[in-house]
Amino acid sequence: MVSSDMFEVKPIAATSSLRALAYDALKEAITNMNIYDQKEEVRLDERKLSLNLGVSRTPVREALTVLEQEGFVRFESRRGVFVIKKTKREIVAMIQAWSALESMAARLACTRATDEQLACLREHFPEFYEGRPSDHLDEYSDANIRFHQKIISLGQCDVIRDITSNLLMHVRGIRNAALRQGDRAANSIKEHVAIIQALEARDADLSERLVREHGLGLARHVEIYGDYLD
Amino acid sequence: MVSSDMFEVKPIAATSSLRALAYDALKEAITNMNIYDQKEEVRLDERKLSLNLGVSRTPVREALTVLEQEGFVRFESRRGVFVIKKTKREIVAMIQAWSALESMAARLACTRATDEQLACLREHFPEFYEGRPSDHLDEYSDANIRFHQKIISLGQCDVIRDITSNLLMHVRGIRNAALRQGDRAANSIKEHVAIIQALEARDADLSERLVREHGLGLARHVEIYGDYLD
DNA sequence: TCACAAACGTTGGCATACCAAATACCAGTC
DNA sequence: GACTGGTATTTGGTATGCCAACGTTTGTGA
Repeated sequence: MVSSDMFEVKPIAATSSLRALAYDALKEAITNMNIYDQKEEVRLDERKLSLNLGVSRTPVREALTVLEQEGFVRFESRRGVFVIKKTKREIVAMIQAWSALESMAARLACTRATDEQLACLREHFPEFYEGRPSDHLDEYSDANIRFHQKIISLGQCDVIRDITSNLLMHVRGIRNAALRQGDRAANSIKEHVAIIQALEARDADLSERLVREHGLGLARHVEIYGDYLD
Repeated sequence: MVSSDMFEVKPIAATSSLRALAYDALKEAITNMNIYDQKEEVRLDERKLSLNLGVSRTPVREALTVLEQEGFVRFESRRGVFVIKKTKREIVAMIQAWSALESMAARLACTRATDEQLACLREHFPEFYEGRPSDHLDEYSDANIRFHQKIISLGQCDVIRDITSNLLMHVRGIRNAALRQGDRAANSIKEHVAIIQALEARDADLSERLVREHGLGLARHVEIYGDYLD
């Protein structure tokens, strides 16, 4: 008889809960809309949401509760649920926290990552070394995000990965916008190259410093040019 | 006619929602019980909880949802809600993330904190300089926590404050236990003194490094001596 | 005695109903 | 016409009921 091991079946998707589905849908919608284009605050109507999603209010509310805890929405008692617009000050604070965590991840990566993993870092981002990034900024924006996520994953610290992943959701739009201001893209590439070199040399102090300064540079940039946020 | 401005009324207590009350009660109960003493997993029964708290299941579930997102409990579909016991690996990861954030806070404090605030740091923790801490470890444990929270607040970064505040809830017990192992208390004090001096000298690089190494030292300690966690 | 399955109770997931606070709307008064 | 007070409606907060999945117990046949 043929072994059933031949059958590679996924654990039936375990049809995730409606709450999880509602959460995904809402988070998607919130992060995709550009909140900072809207002049006035966006209010979410629980009943309309549950109607549109085709589920009852209960899972929608539970999803909104999670989103509140993550800082995406705000419950105002008896008034409604509002999508939060972060202030410039809050964005800067998030980037600073991000920098702290990513620089620690870089430090950890110096002792934890294998040579193959570090090499992979360079191989996966060839666009850093050729051509003018200002020509394909969209592509570069994505690669930029991936680069930072890769460093964080090399640190092999789940807590850092989880926290930064949430911070990224908030900051993604701003990060991309900043790339388009001034000469940041070209500058950014140089710094990335230096970071890769430091990691490959397994110089923990240098790697940490370069990652931190790269991040804090973005924070300063937002501090100066981010007035459109408020 | 007498102006109604004479009436100085406070804006009413605004009794928080049942959900918030349930959240507080549950978090209090979870952090106070010592999870790591229990041999087997602790299961929470929604119905019993709502009965004990005197409210319906709805606000209890919403509170539990938040606690799940914070990493305190785990929902198992159709099986129950369980209090999460962190593994040693996870505790170490949390301490590493903590170290990253607190060291960044120290760096920020060097430029942001006033002289008065820094002086306050030294004044508020006189116990660091006199007597043998091993004689009053409970007191010292509290002072220890306050010391680190104070540094973080001096960094004036709300995101760092919020994230670490949550991490602290998870790590508090471990941190206190570690103080009692070996000669860590005395050692810890020396490091605290060095940190205060670096902050007062407004040496950002040194402050960051000392805070980081202090934290990572705890992480290594748990790594080595924390086998009772698993 | 044991394997196994059918029945039952338990428990979380979800839907729905109700309530009270907040707001919008309207009538009456000066 | 502006303002006050009351009423209707909207909307989030909470309670409750139903259901399907899981665990346990009990019953049954070999």
